[in-house]
Amino acid sequence: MAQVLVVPRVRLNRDRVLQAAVGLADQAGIEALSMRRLAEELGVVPMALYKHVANKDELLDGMVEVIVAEIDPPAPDTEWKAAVRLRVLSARQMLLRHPWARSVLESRTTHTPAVLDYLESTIGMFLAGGFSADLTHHVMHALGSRMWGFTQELFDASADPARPPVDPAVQAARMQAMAERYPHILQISTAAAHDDSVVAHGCDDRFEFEFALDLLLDGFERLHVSGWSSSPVTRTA
Amino acid sequence: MAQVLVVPRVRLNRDRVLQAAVGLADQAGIEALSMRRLAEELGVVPMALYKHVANKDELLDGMVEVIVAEIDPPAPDTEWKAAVRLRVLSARQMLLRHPWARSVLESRTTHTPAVLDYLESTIGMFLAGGFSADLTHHVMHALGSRMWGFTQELFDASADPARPPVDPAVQAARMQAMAERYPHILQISTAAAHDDSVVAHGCDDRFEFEFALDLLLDGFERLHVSGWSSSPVTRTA
DNA sequence: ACCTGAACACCGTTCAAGT
DNA sequence: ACCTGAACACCGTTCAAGT
Repeated sequence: MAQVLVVPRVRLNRDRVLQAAVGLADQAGIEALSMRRLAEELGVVPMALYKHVANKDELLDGMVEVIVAEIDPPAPDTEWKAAVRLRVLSARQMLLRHPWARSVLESRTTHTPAVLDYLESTIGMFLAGGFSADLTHHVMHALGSRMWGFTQELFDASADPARPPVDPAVQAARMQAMAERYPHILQISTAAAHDDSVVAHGCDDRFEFEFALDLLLDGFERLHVSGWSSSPVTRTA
Repeated sequence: MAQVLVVPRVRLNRDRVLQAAVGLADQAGIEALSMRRLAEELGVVPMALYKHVANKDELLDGMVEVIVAEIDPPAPDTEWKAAVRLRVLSARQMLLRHPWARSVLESRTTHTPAVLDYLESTIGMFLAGGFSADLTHHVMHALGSRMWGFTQELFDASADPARPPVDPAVQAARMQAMAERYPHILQISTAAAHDDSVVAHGCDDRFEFEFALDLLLDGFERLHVSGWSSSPVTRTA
């Protein structure tokens, strides 16, 4: 009759599993997320998870649902360019909160409802702005992974904190070798106004992200106002 | 004295290990590439590999070296825009030969010599075209993973061939449900001139790739001729 | 110098069993 | 209906040993 007392303090359910998985990935990294470790975190035996997610792939899909739902909803009464810009920058904020999300989003090919909702409303912004379905199609491809807030790191900005500190003399010698073999890389590394230090220091991601995003948005606008359309003739090449 | 006869038919070396790894990934997929399976393919015990690569991470770095070296060298005596365009399209050809390369290139953060050489010569094209180091810096970020030939798939073009064929009636019902819940997605899927079938059929990747690439290159050109420079004032936001 | 064998500490997932 | 325990077929990598 004391049976009720021995059930787990909180009954497991799909949402609790997904939240714990996101939390674990945030905190320990995506490579540390295993079914076994996640089960341990939830105080449960590994096989208990399989009543709530079919397998690890479905777990990852569920995690994507959770984080994509964190992206701000579309701003109402906003013209297309500002609306897309705001939305994409919101996606980027989400991505910064979940560093593992980039690789997981890229590895997933299945489209869960939250992902489809995000695509649907982003496409809707261009259509509402008067873009043809044709142009919108190509524009979505061109926007590409940038629509998820992805930014390109040319060099790894954050060195592994677990790595031993580098001797300044060694560092200087390395820079010297870089300068000889890769003069152009060194030139643009030190050129950016926001970063007068060395390659290893990384760039202002936000500036780089907005630079590329606005370049694309301006390009889309130019095509739109000029009445661009994909011509079958030029496409046979 | 017959000792020479019992050594492996072909002595293992780093290059043979890397070539076999690339071949295995090409043929069986990156998820099938394990140290154990690779060793088996080479007719050797798993631990034999560790004399030639330090660990699996270094194996992946080595594989990147092999495939990046396959990208065509820069075309001589070519103005920047055509030169960059040719190079990037060559990278894309390499990527099509090695479908696993995308995820591996994205997961790597270390820069091996072949990767640095590729960056160096691409940067050199912009500088030779008269771009400032400042603009070139941002342009390289904006080009982003497209410089490796990456294209964005909005929907998974190629369905898993191992999956059972879908009943046409089921397929039609799915399309109906899609049309109701995601009308915009359906609209742009059917709109592109080159693809009048359904979402599942995928797009003309080459057209989409060149569309986005040329949009970026045209944008770069416009900034260049207008004497663009990153202003510290606008960057404090 | 290069390869081997056995072992360790992990994986995802199955199956049959418990309550 | 939900959780458990034992087992299977894998991983990457170590260490000490062989030739």
